[in-house]
Amino acid sequence: MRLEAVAARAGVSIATVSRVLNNSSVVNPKTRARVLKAIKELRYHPNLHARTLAGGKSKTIGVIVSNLENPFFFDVYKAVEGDAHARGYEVIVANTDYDPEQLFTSVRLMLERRVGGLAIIVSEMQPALIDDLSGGSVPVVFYDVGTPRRNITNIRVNYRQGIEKLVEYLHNLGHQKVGFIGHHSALGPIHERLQAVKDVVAAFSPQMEMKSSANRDSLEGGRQAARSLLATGYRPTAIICVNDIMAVGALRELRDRGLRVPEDISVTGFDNIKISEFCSPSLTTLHIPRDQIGHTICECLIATAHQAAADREIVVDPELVVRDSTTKAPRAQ
Amino acid sequence: MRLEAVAARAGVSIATVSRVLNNSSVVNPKTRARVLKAIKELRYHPNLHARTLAGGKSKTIGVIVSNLENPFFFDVYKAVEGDAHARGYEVIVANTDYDPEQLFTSVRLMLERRVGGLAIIVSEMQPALIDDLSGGSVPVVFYDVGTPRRNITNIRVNYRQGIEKLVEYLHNLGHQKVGFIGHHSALGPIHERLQAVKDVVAAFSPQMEMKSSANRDSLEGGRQAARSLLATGYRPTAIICVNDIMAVGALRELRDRGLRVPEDISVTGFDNIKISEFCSPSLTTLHIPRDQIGHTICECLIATAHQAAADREIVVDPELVVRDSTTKAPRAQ
DNA sequence: ATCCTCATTGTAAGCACTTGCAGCTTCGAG
DNA sequence: CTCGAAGCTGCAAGTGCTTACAATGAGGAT
Repeated sequence: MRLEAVAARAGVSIATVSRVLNNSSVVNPKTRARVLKAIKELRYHPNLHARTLAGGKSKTIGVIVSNLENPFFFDVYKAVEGDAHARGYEVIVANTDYDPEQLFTSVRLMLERRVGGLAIIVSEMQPALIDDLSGGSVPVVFYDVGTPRRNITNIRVNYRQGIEKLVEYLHNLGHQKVGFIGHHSALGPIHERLQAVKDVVAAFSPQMEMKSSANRDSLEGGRQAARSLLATGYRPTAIICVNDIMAVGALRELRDRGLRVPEDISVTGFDNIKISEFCSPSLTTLHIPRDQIGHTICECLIATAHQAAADREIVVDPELVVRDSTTKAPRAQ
Repeated sequence: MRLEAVAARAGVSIATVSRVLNNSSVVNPKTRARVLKAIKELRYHPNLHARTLAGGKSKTIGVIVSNLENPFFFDVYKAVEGDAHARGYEVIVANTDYDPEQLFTSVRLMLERRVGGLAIIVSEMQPALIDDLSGGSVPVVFYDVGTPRRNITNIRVNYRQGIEKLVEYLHNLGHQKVGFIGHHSALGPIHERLQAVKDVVAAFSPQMEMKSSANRDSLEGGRQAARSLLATGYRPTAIICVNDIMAVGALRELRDRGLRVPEDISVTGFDNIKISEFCSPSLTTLHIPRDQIGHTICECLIATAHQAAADREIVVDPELVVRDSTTKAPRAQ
């Protein structure tokens, strides 16, 4: 009943008010001015729910991530948002905290909100979800889920390639015993990262030893993982971390144990988030272009909304960034 | 027309389907089962917009923050979300990036979404906004905005008290020349922090010298601020930073200049975010209880939605956390 | 003066649900 | 056997807005 109030005050019909609100069809400048004035005076705010219901369109896209607190996910989200805004779209985010249950809930919520597109950037992906969404009417972009489907685009990071660069780099520095720190996650990219590291290590340098440890994706988790890795008595000369956050946590544990990085032990991260440049020592890491990913997502979601759904796959290449946390393997071990 | 499809398939009226969806009034168990089955088979997702429009309720609260990337804001948001979910509410976040323009836009969007409550946790607060919102129908909680109003609750951090603890602590360590690193922000809490520091320094130890520098609220901003502070030739024995993020940035700049922290120069932060425990050296900082703030916000917003709006003020006390980034002032300067 | 055109504005039919009110059954009590 | 009370379910009136279609009015052309 509110549009009605504006209409009454401006002495026009609600249709006209709606027209100035939407800038659809032409309205006489004088009338428009009167309406605008009434809107201002009444502090009128159109009801978004009524609008999308009546209009049928949504102009908002949803982004679901595992952990917004991890700058990697945050950067992707921001990149999407930036692009979306530029195109007149809004974006809403949801966090799953790596909980598959929460992932389902978030997807349901997004669908109920009738988003025009949905980006799912999580490590705890459920195959069932993919099937579900594949049949739906909303264009979806997944990050690292495996295979594209009808209505679904997949963005894949070429871990193998990145990890090859990393392992080669470490090998050339003389590292023969490495550790891997990952985080819990049922399936998906993280798992893939570990597998890739194992494969590459095996393929590249058969005599390289490797052990791994996992924990929560957080600073604290990284510290714990480092602690349990070393608690086994294993003494690697380099530790490869699944991402920068955990690497920073690991750095802390090493420092507390009196181990110097990189003199006694080298550490590498993954993602190249901001903090990796600011921590001490700064981290050698693999850069993943979040901007590019964000742009791609937006492109797929908004373009796809208009055209036919393209079930394609887009590959992104990581790049090695060398900083202060790595150096030659120490002689005596 | 979708509810209709479910109704048809289950052989009932849409009213009945709606009832099982909402769990309102009693529905015959057998009927309910049939409806549920139809819903599942059809992969039906109720249209949130239609629901809130028809139902009139919203069950979602909005949170607007300056910079979600800063863990301080993020933690508050998470605390609100946790509480809200427990009460069956959803929450949507918006980021302003410290842009007043963006703040207005975000508020408008939240209002259009007809949130049941709104929490505004920003440093770039605009007085006009407060007046606007004060007249409205949505309960609002501000963080550090100044005075509570009708329909508006204000949460205030007792900066003065916290800063007194900090300055006294530094004074006892013999620091007589301090620096302050802040970030740009038109008004509000940050400004208040600087003013508080100035006042307290003046009141507490008149012979203490102080200079300040400001930049963006980010790691990089902290580094830049430290750089320009020192570029003037000023050589403080301690630097007080407006928050932990900037402090970590400053640490980096000091390290690059060959200054040892805390031997050559002490550094303090504010907020006590996670990274302050993990950076090197770990940060002495003032802890602000984000959990408590989040709970309070939720309490006000959801409770207020039912009762009359309470225009009260809630005060939160910071607490000094001493870590490794501070020590006695060096003798020779 | 008459008719046609185009710019503006109003009318009303949805959009996908919720919900008060009324109607239909079914039962147990009287 | 009759009647009222429950327990269920359907009807239909909103909810606030968009938009195709119709209506109105002012000019300009003829």
